Amino acid sequence: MFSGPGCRRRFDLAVAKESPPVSPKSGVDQEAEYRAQTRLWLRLLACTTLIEGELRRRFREEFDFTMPRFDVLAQLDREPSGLVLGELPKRLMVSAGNLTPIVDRLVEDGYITRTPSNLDRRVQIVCMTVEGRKAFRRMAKSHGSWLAELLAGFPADRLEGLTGELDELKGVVRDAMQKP
Amino acid sequence: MFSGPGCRRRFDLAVAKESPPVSPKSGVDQEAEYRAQTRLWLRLLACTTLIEGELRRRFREEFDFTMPRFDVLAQLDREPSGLVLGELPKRLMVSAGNLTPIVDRLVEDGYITRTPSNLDRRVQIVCMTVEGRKAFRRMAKSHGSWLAELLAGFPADRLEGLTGELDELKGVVRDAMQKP
DNA sequence: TATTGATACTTTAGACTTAAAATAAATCCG
DNA sequence: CGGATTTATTTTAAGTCTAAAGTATCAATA
Repeated sequence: MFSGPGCRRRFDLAVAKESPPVSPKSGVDQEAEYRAQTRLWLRLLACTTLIEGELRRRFREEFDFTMPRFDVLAQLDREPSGLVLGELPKRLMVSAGNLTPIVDRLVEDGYITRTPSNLDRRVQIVCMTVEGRKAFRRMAKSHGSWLAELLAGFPADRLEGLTGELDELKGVVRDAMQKP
Repeated sequence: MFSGPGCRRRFDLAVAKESPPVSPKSGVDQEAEYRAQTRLWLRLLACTTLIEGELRRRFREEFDFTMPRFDVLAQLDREPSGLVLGELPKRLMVSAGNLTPIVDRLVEDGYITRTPSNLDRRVQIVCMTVEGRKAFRRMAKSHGSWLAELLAGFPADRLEGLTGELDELKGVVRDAMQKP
């Protein structure tokens, strides 16, 4: 019927009070934990949505560029000898099909090159051009200062602590997804 | 040329080592803070991307439903008397134009109703139907248990602390965006 | 009352996403 | 060697998403 894939959702904010899930733990404790988990997820999403939206807006206004395009360049910037195309979807956590038109466009615009491998004609190597690298550096500088501006109010001595917690969270979620 | 709006991007992962931004603070300290801020942002994005992707996948598989649709229902579920349409984009942090087709389809599918206000014919009131409410409750239950499953490995006694930090972060970013 | 301006939505154009199907090239194996 | 399977990428279909322009409708006022 409807559904289908797509989206990328910057949505889902504020689900709040749902009924508690059927669960193993006793009663009240589990319900409280459940609510705490939901709140965490909603905060996480709200923070990301907020920052991402602002960064995207500035990318567009200042450079007439998009974040996905920037992200591809960011990956290639640290690979002077280029990258196998198939590496990109993994690193950027997006689907492969998604990348095709983005890479197409970056090639068209002269930021990167795409050359088939001699050893395996299925494989393609993407590599940043000199101009691409120049453009990327310019944008990365701004990207960094925008981020610094947005996060300036957060105590510097707690940045690492929070990052560590999120790292742990990421690991926990990844493990949970691996299991079944 | 290109750019344009759109996306919603779940991208931007791993920017890592850029050159430091020109900034007021001294040298080394600022550079370190800058890197810490970037790392925080990338972790935030990675966590959100990971969880969101999994939730979306399950919504699709289990209910043939999408998160944006679910989010609209979630908002309406707590407003028994309905909601002014214009409230939705604000609460969900999305653009108004985006909501039009989503609401259209929810109406079409019988989950919600949309009725023009008698007092002001520009305004529309959206309200969940009985069936919509039933469907939402069922999905919300699963949504909650999926989240619980994904976050189960994170210590329960630190959930609130992390949520609080993210709350603070959100406030900081919002303030920074307000200023100029 | 007729103009002006502000609101509340909708439409349009352009980009990004994903899942699933399709293509093409390489590898395995009988 | 030749068919079957795997792997790398592209294509397709369906949905978000945003910004900007367009359409009503209301409100204020000259």
